[in-house]
Amino acid sequence: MNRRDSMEELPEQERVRREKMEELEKDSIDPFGHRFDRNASTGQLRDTYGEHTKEELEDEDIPAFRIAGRIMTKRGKGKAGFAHIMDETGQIQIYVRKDDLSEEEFALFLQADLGDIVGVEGNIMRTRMGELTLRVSAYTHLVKALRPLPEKWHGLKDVEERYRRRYLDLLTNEETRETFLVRSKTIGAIREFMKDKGYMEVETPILHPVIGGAAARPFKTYHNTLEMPFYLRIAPELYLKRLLVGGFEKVYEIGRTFRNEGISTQHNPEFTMMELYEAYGDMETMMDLTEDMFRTVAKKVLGKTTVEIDDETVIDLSKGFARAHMADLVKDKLGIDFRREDLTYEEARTFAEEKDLEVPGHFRGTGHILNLLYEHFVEDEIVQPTFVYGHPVEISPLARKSKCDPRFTDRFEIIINRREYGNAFTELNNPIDQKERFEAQLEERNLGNVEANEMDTDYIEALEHGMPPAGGLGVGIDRLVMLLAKSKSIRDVILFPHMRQRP
RNA sequence: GGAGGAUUAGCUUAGUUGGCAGAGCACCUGACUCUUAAUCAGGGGGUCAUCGGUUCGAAUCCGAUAUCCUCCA
Repeated sequence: MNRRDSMEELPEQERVRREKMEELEKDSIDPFGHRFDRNASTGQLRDTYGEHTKEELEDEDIPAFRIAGRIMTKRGKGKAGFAHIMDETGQIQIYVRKDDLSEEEFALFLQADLGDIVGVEGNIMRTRMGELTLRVSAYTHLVKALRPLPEKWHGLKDVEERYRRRYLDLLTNEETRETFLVRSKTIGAIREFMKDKGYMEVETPILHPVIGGAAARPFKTYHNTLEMPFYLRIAPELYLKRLLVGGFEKVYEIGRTFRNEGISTQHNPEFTMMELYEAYGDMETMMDLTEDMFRTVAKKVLGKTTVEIDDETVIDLSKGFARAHMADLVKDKLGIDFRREDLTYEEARTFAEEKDLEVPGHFRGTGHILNLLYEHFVEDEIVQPTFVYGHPVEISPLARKSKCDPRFTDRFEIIINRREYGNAFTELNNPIDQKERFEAQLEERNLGNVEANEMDTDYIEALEHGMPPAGGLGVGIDRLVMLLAKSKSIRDVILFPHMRQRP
């Protein structure tokens, strides 16, 4: 198929734009041009001259400015015209007059389409209607857009297209740009906070030979030269704690983590999490740190410590977060006391089944049932920031047992607006106990729990060298961004969320 | 995995009871040197997601498939 044949199959608008591209080439203008040295951004012009009056801007001492950007609107007026040029900082109007430009330059402007990228030089002015405008004295074509932009008024609305072609979403929807600005600021604020607290940022492997550190199904991959399978990490935990053994005392990592599970408004197969570990700390150290971090980050990103989710819900991060034992919450809600010494597994299971809950085959302890009841009946009702602590040992293979009752651990989850944002505990540093926990996990795996940890003998060996007592915390960064950006779906805070390949 | 919903031009969308597929933006031609969702006059652009069925006749009714969204496990 030659070029002309393929041209004829294109939609009219794309054909026209390709013809314009060829016109540019004929005039020796590169349709996909080169470097353009700017001396201002549209944002700088607004910041500097946004308050100036029409008369003040007529001052001849104000220099000419060179800006570049994409044409977003265009209004021809015969021998003159207006357009809005968008760069990263926003838009500004340009005013193009035939008698200010060479014939070639003005022809270029007339031929320009929405979406083209141009560079212009001119003087700042205010129009009769009062809009800050650059009156163009030099016009350069930079890049021809071969496809039209989405609708200028409504932008790109189709949800699927917004995710698949995020660049168009960013180009036409201001809220999308805002969301990802919030994301960037959030991660920046966290790093700043961690630095202030004396933590060191580290990077540990993403390819793991053994699965562990969380309850999740992994992605599998293969290294050719080593001739061995790897998992994409489901958590960096076990490597970070090796660093405590190695003598680093306050470490954290922010990075991509992968879980081979369902996709939903709360789950993307790859997501960003932060984990931190502090030697000589414990669960309560982590509670204080979590509170401090969430409050500090919100303040820095939003300028305040409240988040208005909707008309009825305002999350308040300024007050001390509530702290409640999981068993107490379940007892208050359902009447069953999991702290009772004589509570049997049979009794607990029957209780859950009477509540119409399905009890999986790998459940063996009352703790499994407690967690099931908690997740099903309690978690959904917690709105204001709350540390739910005392998770049962069965579901906490890496957390230290509580001194007062070894059926529970010194572990908490931070719940805000019915969702888990973080998970922390006093780290288990007893290698003997840790080995038993891994063995219990293997047993669960044999009973059908595909999310169970594997035995990590290398990690046990590290613990045998002595890991200082420590507190550790993991925070879901995407969810934190969702909270601060008030996004309902995780896909709205991930630039390119995973989707099925288009047929 | 289950339930419900969506899919019409590049984009945003209307389409009644089954009876010629419409509009706005964008695009093309013409007019217009302070417009701003520019305006005015004219024009082009559709495999109504795909496949099959019912029917004299299907964007519309039925079935399957695909993709996305929401909720549930």
